[in-house]
Amino acid sequence: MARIKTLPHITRKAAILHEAAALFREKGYAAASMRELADRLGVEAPSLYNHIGSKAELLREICFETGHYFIQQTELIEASDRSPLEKIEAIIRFHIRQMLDAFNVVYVANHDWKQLPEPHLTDFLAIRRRYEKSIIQLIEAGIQAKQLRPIHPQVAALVLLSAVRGLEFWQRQKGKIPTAQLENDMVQHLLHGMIQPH
Amino acid sequence: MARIKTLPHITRKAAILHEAAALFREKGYAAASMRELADRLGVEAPSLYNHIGSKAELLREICFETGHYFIQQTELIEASDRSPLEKIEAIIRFHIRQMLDAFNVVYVANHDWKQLPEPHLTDFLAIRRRYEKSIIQLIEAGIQAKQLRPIHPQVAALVLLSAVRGLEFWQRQKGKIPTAQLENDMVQHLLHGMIQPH
DNA sequence: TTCAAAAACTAATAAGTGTTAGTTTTGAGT
DNA sequence: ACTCAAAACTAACACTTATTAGTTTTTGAA
Repeated sequence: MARIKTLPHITRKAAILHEAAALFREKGYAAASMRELADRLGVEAPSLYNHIGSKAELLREICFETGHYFIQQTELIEASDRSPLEKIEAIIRFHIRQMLDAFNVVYVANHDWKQLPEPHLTDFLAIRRRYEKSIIQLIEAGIQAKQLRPIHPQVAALVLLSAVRGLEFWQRQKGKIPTAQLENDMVQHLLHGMIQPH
Repeated sequence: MARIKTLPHITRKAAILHEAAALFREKGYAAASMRELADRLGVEAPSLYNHIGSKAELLREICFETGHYFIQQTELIEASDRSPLEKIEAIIRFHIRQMLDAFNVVYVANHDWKQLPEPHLTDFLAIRRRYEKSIIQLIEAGIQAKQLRPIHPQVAALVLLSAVRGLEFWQRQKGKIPTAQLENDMVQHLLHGMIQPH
């Protein structure tokens, strides 16, 4: 009868969430079972329910914790005293670092949000759209300020967000290129593609 | 006792595959059930097995048909008489058109390949890597020919492929921007980001 | 109209799902 | 060492899953 191991000041629920993110990332939410999650924590499946409400709750917390953090950081950057281009760069760099540092949760949020039960699905999509919209507006401001070429803001935002999200495929070659260089290369590629030459 | 409707010269298996791609795209492979698939075809679930071998077979055919087509077209472009940069552009344009025209199957292949049972998972990953590698080599050739800035080829390939793949989010606003313009905007953004200015 | 093949049906199975109820064990603070 | 809440356990339930077997219906050609 082994307990779920945690460090001090880390609740068992947090430990479950942590392992759930890893499992969901590996197998996908729908294909992952509570029994396997319990196994990896060294425990029987029903024991989990002393700490969590449901499987869906795990997904919900993963998605919304991630979503809210992205919104929060983006708003911080938006409110800062920088040019549109600098703000876009800051958001891209934040996003890249999240992809690398909080890989599991970001991956699950990006991949399995479709499995959220209503009304959370609608709520999550609202967060997503808000995030996208804030980037589109920054791009529009950049065009207005003649920092950016007159590109289509929605297309550019799609390129930025998708390219960064693609770092989910980077994991397997993590370490081959220093993180800082990876970040710089991506930022250069993405920004150079929109910058107004002078 | 309604039959699965097909046009002449379209087998019932093809009709099932077509609907399966749509269903898997909407719900995800693991979360989609054979009963629901049958429902959408106006038939009971066991009837499907007169035409297909298993649920896994559906996923397998979707993934590999898509994968092989991408490999084939890429090889055609590679073998053509063009500069590295022109080849990269051609591949990007092909990829964009596939994302828009064969949305369901490409989406499923991109999303649910993890659910492939071995040995097909390994085979599929091999196809994927081959595709990525051919793009990386084109980028390297482009740098050598001084058409491209001396960027990191793997990072650039990641940016290209991920950005294009991100068109899976474009579906909801399909039609708002003409396809040709969308394609041009994306190509410009992605290529301008790597081109050597002169 | 008959006949065979194609394609549907119903019934059932075995395995796996998330989850609840009730009980026992564990471990930290007195 | 004792106590009690926290956290584990076992057993079970109600469903859903993909799939098989066996049977009936449909369809198109002779």
